[in-house]
Amino acid sequence: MPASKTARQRAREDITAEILAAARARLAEAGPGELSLRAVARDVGMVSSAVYRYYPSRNDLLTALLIAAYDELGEAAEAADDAVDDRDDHLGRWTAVCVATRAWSLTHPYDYALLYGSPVPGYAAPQDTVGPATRVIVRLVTIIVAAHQAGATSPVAPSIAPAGVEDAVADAIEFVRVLGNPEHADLPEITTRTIMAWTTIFGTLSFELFGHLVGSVSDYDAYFAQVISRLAADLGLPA
Amino acid sequence: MPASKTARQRAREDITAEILAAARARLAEAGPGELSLRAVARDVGMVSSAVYRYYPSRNDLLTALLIAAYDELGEAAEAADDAVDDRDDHLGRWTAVCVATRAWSLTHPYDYALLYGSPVPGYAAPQDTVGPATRVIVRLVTIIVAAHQAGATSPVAPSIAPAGVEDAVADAIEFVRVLGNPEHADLPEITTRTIMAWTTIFGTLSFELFGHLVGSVSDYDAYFAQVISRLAADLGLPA
DNA sequence: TGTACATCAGTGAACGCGCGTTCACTGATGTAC
DNA sequence: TGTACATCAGTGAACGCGCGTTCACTGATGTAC
Repeated sequence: MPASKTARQRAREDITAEILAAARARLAEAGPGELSLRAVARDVGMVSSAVYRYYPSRNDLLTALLIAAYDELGEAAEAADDAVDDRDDHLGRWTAVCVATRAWSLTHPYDYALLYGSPVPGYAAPQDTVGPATRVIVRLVTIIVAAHQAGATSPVAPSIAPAGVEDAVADAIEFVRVLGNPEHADLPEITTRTIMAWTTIFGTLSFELFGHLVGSVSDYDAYFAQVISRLAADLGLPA
Repeated sequence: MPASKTARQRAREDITAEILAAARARLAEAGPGELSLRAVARDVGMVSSAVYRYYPSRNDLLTALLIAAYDELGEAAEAADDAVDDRDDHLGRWTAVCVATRAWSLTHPYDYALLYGSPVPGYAAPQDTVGPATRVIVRLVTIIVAAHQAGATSPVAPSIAPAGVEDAVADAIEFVRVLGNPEHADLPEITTRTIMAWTTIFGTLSFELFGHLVGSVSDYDAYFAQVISRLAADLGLPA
Protein backbone atom coordinates (compact mmCIF):
# COMPACT_ATOMS: atom_id res chain seq x y z
CA MET A 1 0.00 0.00 0.00
CA PRO A 2 2.57 2.63 -1.10
CA ALA A 3 1.98 6.34 -0.62
CA SER A 4 2.87 7.01 -4.23
CA LYS A 5 0.33 5.94 -6.79
CA THR A 6 0.87 3.04 -9.05
CA ALA A 7 0.88 3.53 -12.80
CA ARG A 8 -2.49 1.87 -12.92
CA GLN A 9 -3.98 4.29 -10.41
CA ARG A 10 -2.53 7.28 -12.20
CA ALA A 11 -3.82 6.07 -15.53
CA ARG A 12 -7.24 5.47 -14.02
CA GLU A 13 -7.48 9.01 -12.74
CA ASP A 14 -6.29 10.47 -16.02
CA ILE A 15 -8.73 8.50 -18.07
CA THR A 16 -11.61 9.14 -15.70
CA ALA A 17 -10.96 12.84 -16.16
CA GLU A 18 -10.53 12.45 -19.90
CA ILE A 19 -13.91 10.77 -20.22
CA LEU A 20 -15.49 13.53 -18.16
CA ALA A 21 -13.93 16.18 -20.38
CA ALA A 22 -15.10 14.42 -23.52
CA ALA A 23 -18.62 14.21 -22.10
CA ARG A 24 -18.62 17.93 -21.32
CA ALA A 25 -17.53 18.67 -24.85
CA ARG A 26 -20.33 16.47 -26.17
CA LEU A 27 -22.89 18.66 -24.38
CA ALA A 28 -22.28 21.28 -27.03
CA GLU A 29 -24.01 19.08 -29.55
CA ALA A 30 -26.54 17.04 -27.71
CA GLY A 31 -27.90 18.26 -24.39
CA PRO A 32 -27.67 16.15 -21.25
CA GLY A 33 -30.80 14.10 -21.97
CA GLU A 34 -29.36 12.87 -25.25
CA LEU A 35 -25.80 12.48 -24.01
CA SER A 36 -24.45 9.36 -25.69
CA LEU A 37 -22.03 7.09 -23.90
CA ARG A 38 -21.01 5.58 -27.21
CA ALA A 39 -20.19 8.98 -28.68
CA VAL A 40 -18.13 9.85 -25.63
CA ALA A 41 -16.28 6.55 -25.91
CA ARG A 42 -15.53 7.23 -29.58
CA ASP A 43 -14.16 10.68 -28.74
CA VAL A 44 -11.85 9.20 -26.12
CA GLY A 45 -10.80 6.46 -28.53
CA MET A 46 -12.27 3.55 -26.60
CA VAL A 47 -14.80 0.94 -27.30
CA SER A 48 -18.14 1.84 -25.67
CA SER A 49 -18.10 -0.96 -23.15
CA ALA A 50 -14.77 0.22 -21.76
CA VAL A 51 -16.40 3.33 -20.32
CA TYR A 52 -18.19 1.10 -17.84
CA ARG A 53 -14.87 0.49 -16.09
CA TYR A 54 -14.97 4.19 -15.11
CA TYR A 55 -18.61 5.10 -14.78
CA PRO A 56 -21.09 2.37 -13.93
CA SER A 57 -23.85 3.98 -16.00
CA ARG A 58 -24.88 6.98 -18.04
CA ASN A 59 -26.56 8.53 -15.01
CA ASP A 60 -23.39 8.33 -12.93
CA LEU A 61 -21.54 10.12 -15.69
CA LEU A 62 -24.24 12.82 -15.62
CA THR A 63 -23.83 13.24 -11.89
CA ALA A 64 -20.06 13.61 -12.23
CA LEU A 65 -20.67 16.20 -14.93
CA LEU A 66 -22.98 18.22 -12.69
CA ILE A 67 -20.58 18.18 -9.77
CA ALA A 68 -17.62 19.16 -11.93
CA ALA A 69 -19.48 22.10 -13.48
CA TYR A 70 -20.93 23.35 -10.18
CA ASP A 71 -17.51 23.15 -8.59
CA GLU A 72 -15.83 24.99 -11.41
CA LEU A 73 -18.37 27.80 -11.25
CA GLY A 74 -18.19 27.96 -7.47
CA GLU A 75 -14.42 28.02 -7.63
CA ALA A 76 -14.48 30.93 -10.10
CA ALA A 77 -16.91 32.92 -7.97
CA GLU A 78 -15.02 32.34 -4.73
CA ALA A 79 -11.67 33.14 -6.31
CA ALA A 80 -13.03 36.44 -7.59
CA ASP A 81 -14.19 37.36 -4.11
CA ASP A 82 -10.95 36.27 -2.51
CA ALA A 83 -9.01 38.44 -4.93
CA VAL A 84 -10.54 41.64 -3.54
CA ASP A 85 -7.91 43.04 -1.20
CA ASP A 86 -10.11 45.33 0.86
CA ARG A 87 -12.40 42.84 2.61
CA ASP A 88 -14.60 45.72 3.77
CA ASP A 89 -15.31 46.78 0.21
CA HIS A 90 -18.52 44.80 0.13
CA LEU A 91 -19.74 46.39 -3.08
CA GLY A 92 -16.48 45.47 -4.77
CA ARG A 93 -16.73 41.90 -3.54
CA TRP A 94 -20.37 41.65 -4.64
CA THR A 95 -19.52 42.97 -8.07
CA ALA A 96 -16.53 40.65 -8.41
CA VAL A 97 -18.59 37.57 -7.66
CA CYS A 98 -21.38 38.59 -10.05
CA VAL A 99 -19.00 39.43 -12.87
CA ALA A 100 -17.05 36.18 -12.41
CA THR A 101 -20.26 34.18 -12.42
CA ARG A 102 -21.30 35.74 -15.70
CA ALA A 103 -17.84 35.32 -17.22
CA TRP A 104 -17.81 31.61 -16.44
CA SER A 105 -21.34 31.21 -17.78
CA LEU A 106 -20.53 32.90 -21.07
CA THR A 107 -17.44 30.80 -21.60
CA HIS A 108 -19.26 27.60 -20.58
CA PRO A 109 -22.74 27.97 -22.05
CA TYR A 110 -23.42 24.23 -22.28
CA ASP A 111 -22.29 23.60 -18.74
CA TYR A 112 -24.48 26.51 -17.70
CA ALA A 113 -27.47 24.93 -19.46
CA LEU A 114 -26.71 21.66 -17.71
CA LEU A 115 -26.80 23.37 -14.32
CA TYR A 116 -29.50 25.99 -14.73
CA GLY A 117 -31.51 24.89 -17.76
CA SER A 118 -34.22 22.26 -17.97
CA PRO A 119 -33.83 19.27 -15.68
CA VAL A 120 -33.10 16.00 -17.44
CA PRO A 121 -36.34 13.99 -17.57
CA GLY A 122 -36.04 10.83 -15.55
CA TYR A 123 -32.85 11.90 -13.82
CA ALA A 124 -32.82 13.02 -10.20
CA ALA A 125 -29.61 14.63 -8.98
CA PRO A 126 -28.27 12.81 -5.92
CA GLN A 127 -27.34 14.45 -2.65
CA ASP A 128 -23.66 14.85 -3.60
CA THR A 129 -24.54 17.70 -5.94
CA VAL A 130 -26.09 19.89 -3.23
CA GLY A 131 -22.84 21.17 -1.73
CA PRO A 132 -21.23 22.21 -5.01
CA ALA A 133 -24.54 23.71 -6.17
CA THR A 134 -24.73 26.15 -3.27
CA ARG A 135 -21.28 27.68 -3.46
CA VAL A 136 -22.27 30.85 -5.32
CA ILE A 137 -25.31 31.72 -3.20
CA VAL A 138 -23.47 30.94 0.01
CA ARG A 139 -20.76 33.37 -0.97
CA LEU A 140 -23.26 36.05 -1.95
CA VAL A 141 -25.13 35.72 1.34
CA THR A 142 -21.88 35.85 3.24
CA ILE A 143 -20.90 39.13 1.63
CA ILE A 144 -24.26 40.80 2.12
CA VAL A 145 -24.66 39.72 5.73
CA ALA A 146 -21.11 40.85 6.48
CA ALA A 147 -21.87 44.26 5.02
CA HIS A 148 -24.93 44.65 7.19
CA GLN A 149 -23.16 43.46 10.33
CA ALA A 150 -20.37 45.93 9.69
CA GLY A 151 -23.07 48.58 9.45
CA ALA A 152 -21.70 49.61 6.09
CA THR A 153 -25.11 49.82 4.52
CA SER A 154 -28.05 52.06 3.83
CA PRO A 155 -31.24 50.78 5.35
CA VAL A 156 -32.86 48.28 3.04
CA ALA A 157 -36.08 49.25 1.32
CA PRO A 158 -38.85 49.51 3.90
CA SER A 159 -40.82 46.35 4.17
CA ILE A 160 -43.94 47.47 2.34
CA ALA A 161 -44.37 43.85 1.38
CA PRO A 162 -47.10 41.60 2.74
CA ALA A 163 -46.29 40.21 6.13
CA GLY A 164 -44.87 36.76 6.48
CA VAL A 165 -41.36 37.14 5.10
CA GLU A 166 -40.02 35.01 7.89
CA ASP A 167 -42.18 32.09 6.86
CA ALA A 168 -41.48 32.31 3.15
CA VAL A 169 -37.74 31.96 3.46
CA ALA A 170 -37.57 30.30 6.86
CA ASP A 171 -35.08 27.70 5.65
CA ALA A 172 -32.69 30.32 4.31
CA ILE A 173 -32.92 32.44 7.45
CA GLU A 174 -32.10 29.42 9.55
CA PHE A 175 -29.16 28.76 7.28
CA VAL A 176 -27.84 32.30 7.63
CA ARG A 177 -28.10 32.06 11.42
CA VAL A 178 -26.10 28.84 11.36
CA LEU A 179 -23.54 30.54 9.14
CA GLY A 180 -22.56 32.33 12.29
CA ASN A 181 -24.31 35.65 12.04
CA PRO A 182 -26.39 35.57 15.14
CA GLU A 183 -28.75 38.52 15.14
CA HIS A 184 -29.71 41.41 12.94
CA ALA A 185 -33.09 43.06 13.05
CA ASP A 186 -33.49 43.05 9.30
CA LEU A 187 -32.30 39.49 8.78
CA PRO A 188 -35.53 38.27 7.13
CA GLU A 189 -35.62 41.24 4.78
CA ILE A 190 -31.92 40.96 3.97
CA THR A 191 -32.23 37.26 3.33
CA THR A 192 -35.27 37.65 1.09
CA ARG A 193 -33.58 40.38 -0.88
CA THR A 194 -30.41 38.37 -1.31
CA ILE A 195 -32.29 35.35 -2.61
CA MET A 196 -34.18 37.66 -4.97
CA ALA A 197 -30.93 39.16 -6.19
CA TRP A 198 -29.41 35.71 -6.71
CA THR A 199 -32.49 34.72 -8.68
CA THR A 200 -32.23 37.87 -10.76
CA ILE A 201 -28.59 37.24 -11.59
CA PHE A 202 -29.23 33.72 -12.82
CA GLY A 203 -32.47 34.80 -14.47
CA THR A 204 -30.48 37.39 -16.36
CA LEU A 205 -27.85 34.87 -17.41
CA SER A 206 -30.49 32.38 -18.52
CA PHE A 207 -32.30 35.04 -20.52
CA GLU A 208 -29.04 36.20 -22.10
CA LEU A 209 -27.75 32.73 -22.93
CA PHE A 210 -31.09 31.28 -24.01
CA GLY A 211 -31.89 34.21 -26.29
CA HIS A 212 -34.79 35.90 -24.50
CA LEU A 213 -33.19 39.35 -24.41
CA VAL A 214 -32.76 39.59 -28.17
CA GLY A 215 -34.66 42.67 -29.22
CA SER A 216 -34.63 44.21 -25.74
CA VAL A 217 -31.03 44.50 -24.69
CA SER A 218 -28.53 45.96 -27.11
CA ASP A 219 -25.37 45.82 -24.99
CA TYR A 220 -25.21 42.80 -22.72
CA ASP A 221 -22.10 43.81 -20.79
CA ALA A 222 -23.57 47.22 -20.01
CA TYR A 223 -26.94 45.75 -19.14
CA PHE A 224 -25.43 43.28 -16.70
CA ALA A 225 -23.45 46.06 -15.06
CA GLN A 226 -26.68 48.01 -14.64
CA VAL A 227 -28.40 45.02 -13.12
CA ILE A 228 -25.80 44.17 -10.49
CA SER A 229 -25.42 47.81 -9.56
CA ARG A 230 -29.18 48.18 -8.97
CA LEU A 231 -29.29 44.92 -7.06
CA ALA A 232 -26.49 46.14 -4.83
CA ALA A 233 -28.43 49.34 -4.16
CA ASP A 234 -31.59 47.36 -3.38
CA LEU A 235 -29.53 45.31 -0.92
CA GLY A 236 -28.39 48.43 0.89
CA LEU A 237 -24.80 48.46 -0.34
CA PRO A 238 -23.81 52.12 -0.78
CA ALA A 239 -22.30 53.12 -4.09
CA MET B 1 -65.01 26.65 -52.56
CA PRO B 2 -67.76 26.66 -49.94
CA ALA B 3 -67.62 28.85 -46.87
CA SER B 4 -68.35 25.87 -44.67
CA LYS B 5 -65.55 23.40 -44.26
CA THR B 6 -65.60 20.01 -45.82
CA ALA B 7 -65.41 16.94 -43.63
CA ARG B 8 -61.86 16.48 -44.80
CA GLN B 9 -60.83 19.97 -43.73
CA ARG B 10 -62.46 19.58 -40.36
CA ALA B 11 -60.82 16.25 -39.80
CA ARG B 12 -57.47 17.69 -40.81
CA GLU B 13 -57.74 20.46 -38.25
CA ASP B 14 -58.85 18.12 -35.51
CA ILE B 15 -56.06 15.68 -36.13
CA THR B 16 -53.44 18.40 -36.47
CA ALA B 17 -54.49 19.62 -33.03
CA GLU B 18 -54.60 16.09 -31.66
CA ILE B 19 -51.04 15.42 -32.76
CA LEU B 20 -49.92 18.68 -31.17
CA ALA B 21 -51.63 17.76 -27.91
CA ALA B 22 -50.04 14.31 -27.93
CA ALA B 23 -46.63 15.88 -28.53
CA ARG B 24 -47.11 18.27 -25.60
CA ALA B 25 -48.04 15.36 -23.39
CA ARG B 26 -44.91 13.52 -24.52
CA LEU B 27 -42.75 16.39 -23.23
CA ALA B 28 -43.49 15.18 -19.73
CA GLU B 29 -41.34 12.15 -20.39
CA ALA B 30 -38.73 13.13 -22.86
CA GLY B 31 -37.77 16.79 -23.23
CA PRO B 32 -37.93 18.56 -26.58
CA GLY B 33 -34.56 17.34 -27.83
CA GLU B 34 -35.62 13.73 -27.48
CA LEU B 35 -39.20 14.23 -28.65
CA SER B 36 -40.05 11.17 -30.71
CA LEU B 37 -42.32 11.42 -33.71
CA ARG B 38 -42.93 7.71 -33.57
CA ALA B 39 -44.02 7.87 -29.94
CA VAL B 40 -46.38 10.73 -30.75
CA ALA B 41 -47.82 8.75 -33.65
CA ARG B 42 -48.38 5.75 -31.39
CA ASP B 43 -50.19 7.91 -28.83
CA VAL B 44 -52.49 9.28 -31.51
CA GLY B 45 -53.04 5.78 -32.90
CA MET B 46 -51.41 6.32 -36.27
CA VAL B 47 -48.53 4.79 -38.06
CA SER B 48 -45.45 7.01 -37.79
CA SER B 49 -45.34 7.97 -41.45
CA ALA B 50 -48.88 9.35 -41.29
CA VAL B 51 -47.72 12.23 -39.09
CA TYR B 52 -45.86 13.60 -42.09
CA ARG B 53 -49.22 14.48 -43.68
CA TYR B 54 -49.58 17.06 -40.88
CA TYR B 55 -46.09 18.18 -39.97
CA PRO B 56 -43.38 17.96 -42.60
CA SER B 57 -40.68 17.19 -40.03
CA ARG B 58 -39.88 16.86 -36.36
CA ASN B 59 -38.61 20.43 -36.27
CA ASP B 60 -41.87 21.81 -37.64
CA LEU B 61 -43.70 20.00 -34.89
CA LEU B 62 -41.35 21.59 -32.37
CA THR B 63 -42.06 25.03 -33.76
CA ALA B 64 -45.81 24.46 -33.53
CA LEU B 65 -45.32 23.34 -29.95
CA LEU B 66 -43.41 26.51 -29.07
CA ILE B 67 -45.99 28.78 -30.61
CA ALA B 68 -48.89 26.99 -28.94
CA ALA B 69 -47.26 27.17 -25.51
CA TYR B 70 -46.20 30.82 -25.83
CA ASP B 71 -49.68 31.75 -26.97
CA GLU B 72 -51.36 29.90 -24.16
CA LEU B 73 -49.17 31.60 -21.57
CA GLY B 74 -49.63 35.01 -23.22
CA GLU B 75 -53.36 34.47 -23.34
CA ALA B 76 -53.47 33.62 -19.63
CA ALA B 77 -51.42 36.68 -18.69
CA GLU B 78 -53.46 39.06 -20.84
CA ALA B 79 -56.77 37.64 -19.64
CA ALA B 80 -55.71 38.17 -16.03
CA ASP B 81 -54.89 41.81 -16.74
CA ASP B 82 -58.12 42.35 -18.68
CA ALA B 83 -60.12 40.98 -15.79
CA VAL B 84 -59.05 43.83 -13.49
CA ASP B 85 -62.00 46.24 -13.53
CA ASP B 86 -60.22 49.36 -12.32
CA ARG B 87 -57.79 50.02 -15.16
CA ASP B 88 -56.01 52.62 -13.02
CA ASP B 89 -55.19 50.04 -10.37
CA HIS B 90 -51.77 49.43 -11.84
CA LEU B 91 -50.51 47.47 -8.87
CA GLY B 92 -53.53 45.20 -9.13
CA ARG B 93 -52.95 44.66 -12.84
CA TRP B 94 -49.23 43.99 -12.30
CA THR B 95 -50.00 41.48 -9.59
CA ALA B 96 -52.67 39.79 -11.68
CA VAL B 97 -50.32 39.26 -14.62
CA CYS B 98 -47.52 37.94 -12.43
CA VAL B 99 -49.78 35.56 -10.54
CA ALA B 100 -51.37 34.27 -13.75
CA THR B 101 -47.93 33.72 -15.28
CA ARG B 102 -46.87 31.65 -12.31
CA ALA B 103 -50.14 29.74 -12.21
CA TRP B 104 -49.80 28.74 -15.86
CA SER B 105 -46.16 27.76 -15.34
CA LEU B 106 -46.91 25.54 -12.36
CA THR B 107 -49.71 23.76 -14.20
CA HIS B 108 -47.61 23.40 -17.35
CA PRO B 109 -44.10 22.67 -16.11
CA TYR B 110 -43.00 20.85 -19.25
CA ASP B 111 -44.29 23.56 -21.54
CA TYR B 112 -42.51 26.04 -19.30
CA ALA B 113 -39.25 24.12 -19.67
CA LEU B 114 -39.76 24.08 -23.42
CA LEU B 115 -40.10 27.87 -23.49
CA TYR B 116 -37.71 29.01 -20.79
CA GLY B 117 -35.38 26.06 -20.21
CA SER B 118 -32.38 25.00 -22.25
CA PRO B 119 -32.59 25.61 -25.98
CA VAL B 120 -32.82 22.48 -28.10
CA PRO B 121 -29.36 21.82 -29.58
CA GLY B 122 -29.43 22.12 -33.32
CA TYR B 123 -32.84 23.75 -33.41
CA ALA B 124 -33.27 27.46 -34.14
CA ALA B 125 -36.71 28.90 -33.50
CA PRO B 126 -38.04 30.61 -36.62
CA GLN B 127 -39.38 34.15 -36.75
CA ASP B 128 -43.01 33.05 -36.21
CA THR B 129 -42.28 32.41 -32.54
CA VAL B 130 -41.19 35.97 -31.77
CA GLY B 131 -44.66 37.51 -31.57
CA PRO B 132 -46.12 34.90 -29.24
CA ALA B 133 -42.94 34.94 -27.15
CA THR B 134 -43.24 38.64 -26.32
CA ARG B 135 -46.83 38.78 -25.10
CA VAL B 136 -46.07 38.70 -21.37
CA ILE B 137 -43.29 41.29 -21.37
CA VAL B 138 -45.25 43.57 -23.70
CA ARG B 139 -48.16 43.50 -21.28
CA LEU B 140 -45.92 44.15 -18.27
CA VAL B 141 -44.26 47.11 -19.96
CA THR B 142 -47.63 48.48 -20.98
CA ILE B 143 -48.87 48.44 -17.39
CA ILE B 144 -45.76 50.03 -15.91
CA VAL B 145 -45.49 52.75 -18.53
CA ALA B 146 -49.21 53.53 -18.14
CA ALA B 147 -48.74 53.88 -14.40
CA HIS B 148 -45.89 56.34 -14.85
CA GLN B 149 -47.75 58.34 -17.46
CA ALA B 150 -50.75 58.57 -15.18
CA GLY B 151 -48.39 59.90 -12.52
CA ALA B 152 -49.62 57.22 -10.15
CA THR B 153 -46.14 56.35 -9.00
CA SER B 154 -43.45 57.11 -6.52
CA PRO B 155 -40.24 58.23 -8.11
CA VAL B 156 -38.18 55.23 -9.14
CA ALA B 157 -34.99 54.52 -7.26
CA PRO B 158 -32.46 57.23 -8.02
CA SER B 159 -30.17 56.25 -10.81
CA ILE B 160 -27.07 55.57 -8.80
CA ALA B 161 -26.14 53.10 -11.50
CA PRO B 162 -23.27 53.57 -13.93
CA ALA B 163 -24.13 55.85 -16.79
CA GLY B 164 -25.19 54.40 -20.09
CA VAL B 165 -28.60 52.97 -19.33
CA GLU B 166 -29.91 54.30 -22.61
CA ASP B 167 -27.36 52.32 -24.57
CA ALA B 168 -27.79 49.06 -22.69
CA VAL B 169 -31.48 48.73 -23.38
CA ALA B 170 -31.72 50.96 -26.46
CA ASP B 171 -33.79 48.42 -28.36
CA ALA B 172 -36.36 48.15 -25.60
CA ILE B 173 -36.61 51.91 -25.17
CA GLU B 174 -37.22 52.30 -28.87
CA PHE B 175 -39.89 49.64 -28.60
CA VAL B 176 -41.63 51.43 -25.73
CA ARG B 177 -41.63 54.69 -27.70
CA VAL B 178 -43.23 52.93 -30.65
CA LEU B 179 -45.79 51.44 -28.29
CA GLY B 180 -47.23 54.95 -28.25
CA ASN B 181 -45.81 56.44 -25.07
CA PRO B 182 -43.96 59.40 -26.47
CA GLU B 183 -41.97 60.99 -23.68
CA HIS B 184 -41.21 60.50 -20.06
CA ALA B 185 -38.06 61.74 -18.41
CA ASP B 186 -37.41 58.45 -16.65
CA LEU B 187 -38.11 56.22 -19.63
CA PRO B 188 -34.65 54.59 -19.70
CA GLU B 189 -34.74 53.90 -15.98
CA ILE B 190 -38.31 52.62 -16.11
CA THR B 191 -37.53 50.39 -19.05
CA THR B 192 -34.42 48.94 -17.46
CA ARG B 193 -36.26 48.28 -14.24
CA THR B 194 -39.13 46.61 -16.04
CA ILE B 195 -36.83 44.29 -17.96
CA MET B 196 -35.06 43.50 -14.72
CA ALA B 197 -38.37 42.72 -13.05
CA TRP B 198 -39.45 40.51 -15.95
CA THR B 199 -36.15 38.66 -15.69
CA THR B 200 -36.61 38.25 -11.96
CA ILE B 201 -40.10 36.81 -12.40
CA PHE B 202 -38.99 34.18 -14.87
CA GLY B 203 -35.78 33.61 -12.93
CA THR B 204 -37.92 32.89 -9.90
CA LEU B 205 -40.16 30.51 -11.82
CA SER B 206 -37.18 28.69 -13.32
CA PHE B 207 -35.56 28.35 -9.91
CA GLU B 208 -38.80 27.13 -8.37
CA LEU B 209 -39.61 24.65 -11.15
CA PHE B 210 -36.07 23.43 -11.68
CA GLY B 211 -35.47 22.85 -7.99
CA HIS B 212 -32.90 25.52 -7.13
CA LEU B 213 -34.89 26.98 -4.24
CA VAL B 214 -35.09 23.73 -2.32
CA GLY B 215 -33.49 24.43 1.03
CA SER B 216 -33.93 28.20 0.77
CA VAL B 217 -37.61 28.85 0.27
CA SER B 218 -40.07 27.10 2.53
CA ASP B 219 -43.35 28.54 1.20
CA TYR B 220 -43.32 29.13 -2.54
CA ASP B 221 -46.65 30.95 -2.77
CA ALA B 222 -45.64 33.35 -0.02
CA TYR B 223 -42.19 33.85 -1.48
CA PHE B 224 -43.57 34.70 -4.90
CA ALA B 225 -45.98 37.19 -3.34
CA GLN B 226 -43.03 38.81 -1.59
CA VAL B 227 -41.08 38.98 -4.82
CA ILE B 228 -43.73 40.62 -6.97
CA SER B 229 -44.60 43.05 -4.22
CA ARG B 230 -40.97 44.18 -3.91
CA LEU B 231 -40.61 44.39 -7.65
CA ALA B 232 -43.68 46.60 -7.83
CA ALA B 233 -42.18 48.88 -5.19
CA ASP B 234 -38.87 49.01 -7.07
CA LEU B 235 -40.86 50.01 -10.16
CA GLY B 236 -42.48 52.90 -8.33
CA LEU B 237 -45.95 51.41 -7.97
CA PRO B 238 -47.30 52.57 -4.60
CA ALA B 239 -48.72 49.92 -2.32
C1' DT C 1 -78.56 12.38 -59.53
C1' DG C 2 -74.89 9.74 -61.47
C1' DT C 3 -70.47 8.91 -63.26
C1' DA C 4 -65.33 9.65 -63.98
C1' DC C 5 -61.50 11.50 -62.29
C1' DA C 6 -58.49 13.90 -58.89
C1' DT C 7 -57.12 14.59 -54.33
C1' DC C 8 -55.41 13.14 -50.19
C1' DA C 9 -55.21 10.43 -45.40
C1' DG C 10 -53.35 6.58 -43.73
C1' DT C 11 -50.70 1.89 -44.34
C1' DG C 12 -46.81 -1.09 -43.95
C1' DA C 13 -42.38 -2.24 -45.34
C1' DA C 14 -37.95 -0.73 -45.76
C1' DC C 15 -33.47 2.19 -45.42
C1' DG C 16 -29.64 3.05 -42.53
C1' DC C 17 -28.68 4.42 -38.33
C1' DG C 18 -27.57 4.88 -33.17
C1' DC C 19 -28.40 3.61 -28.49
C1' DG C 20 -27.24 1.38 -23.27
C1' DT C 21 -25.73 -2.51 -21.34
C1' DT C 22 -23.90 -7.46 -20.74
C1' DC C 23 -20.53 -10.89 -21.30
C1' DA C 24 -16.71 -14.00 -22.13
C1' DC C 25 -12.20 -13.01 -23.60
C1' DT C 26 -7.01 -11.26 -23.78
C1' DG C 27 -3.16 -9.33 -22.16
C1' DA C 28 -0.87 -6.15 -19.31
C1' DT C 29 0.05 -4.50 -14.52
C1' DG C 30 0.53 -5.36 -9.54
C1' DT C 31 1.32 -8.34 -5.37
C1' DA C 32 2.98 -12.08 -2.27
C1' DC C 33 6.26 -15.21 -1.37
C1' DT D 1 15.48 -11.14 -8.10
C1' DG D 2 12.28 -14.47 -9.87
C1' DT D 3 8.13 -16.89 -10.13
C1' DA D 4 2.97 -17.78 -9.56
C1' DC D 5 -1.18 -15.86 -9.03
C1' DA D 6 -4.66 -12.08 -8.76
C1' DT D 7 -6.37 -7.92 -10.40
C1' DC D 8 -8.15 -5.14 -13.74
C1' DA D 9 -8.34 -2.21 -18.42
C1' DG D 10 -9.85 -2.72 -22.72
C1' DT D 11 -11.91 -5.73 -26.74
C1' DG D 12 -15.45 -7.21 -29.81
C1' DA D 13 -19.64 -9.47 -30.48
C1' DA D 14 -24.17 -9.62 -29.27
C1' DC D 15 -28.96 -8.47 -27.19
C1' DG D 16 -33.04 -5.95 -28.04
C1' DC D 17 -34.44 -1.75 -28.85
C1' DG D 18 -35.94 2.87 -30.91
C1' DC D 19 -35.29 6.53 -34.20
C1' DG D 20 -36.54 9.96 -38.68
C1' DT D 21 -37.73 9.69 -43.11
C1' DT D 22 -39.03 7.72 -47.87
C1' DC D 23 -41.95 5.27 -50.85
C1' DA D 24 -45.34 2.67 -53.46
C1' DC D 25 -49.83 1.31 -52.19
C1' DT D 26 -55.14 1.37 -50.93
C1' DG D 27 -59.28 3.24 -50.21
C1' DA D 28 -62.10 6.95 -48.91
C1' DT D 29 -63.56 11.82 -49.79
C1' DG D 30 -64.29 15.71 -52.91
C1' DT D 31 -65.09 17.90 -57.56
C1' DA D 32 -66.56 18.69 -62.36
C1' DC D 33 -69.55 17.66 -65.79
